[in-house]
Amino acid sequence: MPITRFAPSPTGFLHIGGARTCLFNWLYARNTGGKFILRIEDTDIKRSEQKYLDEILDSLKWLGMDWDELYHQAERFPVYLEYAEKLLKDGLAYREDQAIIFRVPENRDVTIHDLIHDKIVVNTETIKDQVLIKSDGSPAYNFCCAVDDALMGVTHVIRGDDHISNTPKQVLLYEALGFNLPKFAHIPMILGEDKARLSKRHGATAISEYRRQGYLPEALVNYLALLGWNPGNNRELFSRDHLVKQFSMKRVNNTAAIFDVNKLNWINGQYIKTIEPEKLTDFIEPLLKEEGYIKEGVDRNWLTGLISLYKTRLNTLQDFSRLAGFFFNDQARHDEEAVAKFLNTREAAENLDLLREKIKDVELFTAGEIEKNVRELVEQREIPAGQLIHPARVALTGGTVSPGIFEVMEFLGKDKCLIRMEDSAKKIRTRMDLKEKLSGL
RNA sequence: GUCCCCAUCGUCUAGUCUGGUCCAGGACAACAGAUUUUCGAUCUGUCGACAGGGGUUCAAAUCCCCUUGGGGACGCCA
Repeated sequence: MPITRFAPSPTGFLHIGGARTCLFNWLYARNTGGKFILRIEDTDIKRSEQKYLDEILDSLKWLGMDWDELYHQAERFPVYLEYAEKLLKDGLAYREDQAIIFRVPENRDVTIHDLIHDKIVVNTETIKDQVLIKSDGSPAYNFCCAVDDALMGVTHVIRGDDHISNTPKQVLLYEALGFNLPKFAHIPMILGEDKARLSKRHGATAISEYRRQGYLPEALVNYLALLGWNPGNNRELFSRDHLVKQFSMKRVNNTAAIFDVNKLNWINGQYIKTIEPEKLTDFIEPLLKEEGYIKEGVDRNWLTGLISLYKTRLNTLQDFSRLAGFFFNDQARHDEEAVAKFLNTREAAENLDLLREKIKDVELFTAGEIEKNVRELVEQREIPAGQLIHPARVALTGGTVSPGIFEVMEFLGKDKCLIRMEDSAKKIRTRMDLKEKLSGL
């Protein structure tokens, strides 16, 4: 039975790269009906912190990657010591100060058979003797990694490219301890836009940050899978189950990939489009409460309808409050450019007045009824529809971009529509008066 | 510096193992047009790549070598 593992160190948050490594391990195990182990590499007691461990576990759960077994290396120090002493006894290691150090054989080629890179040959002349147990009694990384992978029966070591140089060291330890070698798969790294290793300066790297920003776990998993893997056809969107079914190590490529938030946004948007309005409201309502846009007792049907109206325009859940925030405030926040373009003439003010008068008496305040009335007005007065609609959009929404204006009116409600249009008309006139006074001086 | 990995559109990639079906396909982004109510929505379209040089071969994105470029590792961190 294939056994894979992900071995995070609780010295930082789970980041994009770690999550992708974990994903490939998890996918491989689930695809083959194997076992997936989570091993916490907390041998550095000083730097390991509970908050990081909690965060890593939370992120993994959120992404939907479950594990079959969980180990903490901090609890296994006696095991490592036992194997170090065995090497000491066999004459393959020596003591220096308090440490136990592995003697690396001289001038020997170590060949790694990698599932992704094929053969990698490294001469032992380029490898220094390896510390197994440090002077303070704690085990060193390469040693506990090799011992644990062997003891836990890990059959496939799937990890980042950056570990390639560790692998010959571990292979040497496997041999010295008489363990059978696992298969290795060194997957390509994820880089930032500047092709440098992904780090904080490239923006968000923590998985929890993406969660906070309104990305869906399925979308993030989908995107991460596509970074280095593809199904061989042109399909790019898959459910987690489909991914598990399709995944194969043979289709993992060997070139580093640059993290492209644009594509992630697109994928996330695609997922949002497929979510049922009710479900989407479940996701967005708490965010709106958090951000203070709504309180308890909001009309759920109204909100669901509004969210449906915006569904195709969202890339992240947070986009909603950014795009539709003006529905919840008393007034829209007016964009300067939009005002300069559409709310800058007495004519615009007059048109707003006309519109307001017409709409005031619409009984059934629905998009259809409103449009009917506005069309009537357009015909009666022979005003181009745009000259009513554009100023209205800015007056009501604050900007020049929105869903259909009649839908916006319906969801905004008659009262707010009337107030905002009246208010905008007033402001226009005030500005025009001032302007004329100034030019008259 | 030493060792290792990698090299197809701006980005993710298909194609490379098993050379011809590839004057290189898809997606994101960008750009253009359409939608005469806008748009970061939608539809349609356009732009855009085999790093360079040598081989091998009837034939190379595909195989080999070199150069260049990028990345990674060289901790009693993991």
